[in-house]
Amino acid sequence: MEASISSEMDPLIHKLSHIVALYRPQQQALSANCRPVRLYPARAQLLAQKQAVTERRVVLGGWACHTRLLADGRRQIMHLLLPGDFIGTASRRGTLSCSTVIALTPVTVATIGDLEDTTFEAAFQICDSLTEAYLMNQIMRLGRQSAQERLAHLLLEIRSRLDLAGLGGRGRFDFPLTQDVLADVLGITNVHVNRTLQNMRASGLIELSGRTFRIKDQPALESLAEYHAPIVAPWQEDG
Amino acid sequence: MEASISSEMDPLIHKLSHIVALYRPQQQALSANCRPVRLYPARAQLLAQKQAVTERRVVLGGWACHTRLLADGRRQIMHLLLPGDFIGTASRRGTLSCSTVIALTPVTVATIGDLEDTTFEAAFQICDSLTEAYLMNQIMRLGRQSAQERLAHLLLEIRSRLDLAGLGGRGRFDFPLTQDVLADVLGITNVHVNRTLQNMRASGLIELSGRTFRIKDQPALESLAEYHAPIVAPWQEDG
DNA sequence: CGGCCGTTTGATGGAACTCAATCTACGTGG
DNA sequence: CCACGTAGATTGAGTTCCATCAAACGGCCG
Repeated sequence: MEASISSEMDPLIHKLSHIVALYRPQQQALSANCRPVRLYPARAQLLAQKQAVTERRVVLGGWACHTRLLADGRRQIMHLLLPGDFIGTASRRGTLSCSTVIALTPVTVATIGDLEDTTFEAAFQICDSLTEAYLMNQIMRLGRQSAQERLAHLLLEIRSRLDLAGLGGRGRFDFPLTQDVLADVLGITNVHVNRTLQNMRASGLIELSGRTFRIKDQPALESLAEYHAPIVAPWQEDG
Repeated sequence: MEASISSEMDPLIHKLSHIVALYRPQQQALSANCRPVRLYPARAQLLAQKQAVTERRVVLGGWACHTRLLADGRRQIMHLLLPGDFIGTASRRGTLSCSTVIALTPVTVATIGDLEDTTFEAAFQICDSLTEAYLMNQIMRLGRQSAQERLAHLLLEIRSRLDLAGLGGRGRFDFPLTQDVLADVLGITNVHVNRTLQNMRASGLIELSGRTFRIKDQPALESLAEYHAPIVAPWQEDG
């Protein structure tokens, strides 16, 4: 086992390892380049709308989200941030954020300095592509799927993303989202989230009590939601 | 006036000029690096889902879109491509597309070779950020806005994007989208698009007949849709 | 002229919203 | 230890926006 910062880096390292070959010295270079982890409480703002993104920051623990508000109080969560995900406009810098980023749970965040290794640049860009895929998933869900389908699709995406970060427990994982938050992700009301969840529980598709979530019938959920896990591009030396 | 390829490049150059300072030699370097423009007919597929993005391609003329299909025929258009927009996962390469790109009108496409100038790399990344902002706009629309609001918001975004590409005619522009296509962008039915359009015409907000579109009351549309144009980051030398 | 594509209009139905009210769990302070 | 406040989950009844289905209409082109 390494120093404490290193184990906190695990979600990011686990995720990057799916994308590029990360050898021990590189993992250490990455950890060495991280400024001390900072802890935010739930509901804290990690990035304000229209704020410039000046640093590359990553969520190491806890859940956060990109969110936007309308004048009358309607809220839409555009994108969830799970451990290993970058804050702001992905890994790019010198741009203005087009949404607010807030912590949904207590969250630990690290700042990644500049890395000489171009391997990382390539990996970060592929992370951007993944983010883009998740945004497009979100659009598909909101635009053309029913409440049931949306919920199933989102849950499968979350499962797949947690797996990528090494946090998957074979379909069982810690689920900190309230039904209000789920509603704002899915573009429906909290009341309807509740009813849809109950349907899915009654159908034996999922289990959810307290903060523990379990996917009971992944194949059924996948065919219900037409979910396809994003494909991480096969890595190639300077493609 | 330059050679014909150069004038075809105009939308891209116009767009990039809003992002970085582009001097004449750079414009020429860009044009010189473009492989001969290719013409696709309407409905042609420009990029297949799960296909690797190997080259940086850009739409110079005509409209296209990223689209995904569900098994039962439901279709969602995730993102429109207007002149000056990049095909595939923006400017990134070595990743798999997570959606199909098809031409909505006859479309001209150019392939951009590698440019030594790092100015372009920075500019392309900011184009990516813009794309991300448009995707988030789309999520906001689909998740939390009514049909009227969605339509108004989309129309304003299109206007702003056409302006960016130098194709805006002070609120009047060529509008090649059918109501079916609009429906698949907005996540509603073509019937409802029709009714919503008629409402907006009757309220004196817009004019639309044939392929000519005109925004009659931009302020009213903006407050109806809560539209805010994306902010292009102030350019800075190697921020 | 006839077929096709896109638009328009009408009638009916349903998925999800709204507005409460109730219930539970949990922490906190008296 | 219990009263209280709060956050979240649950339930019910009435409503609305938009979908669905179907038919008619208009322009364009071969």
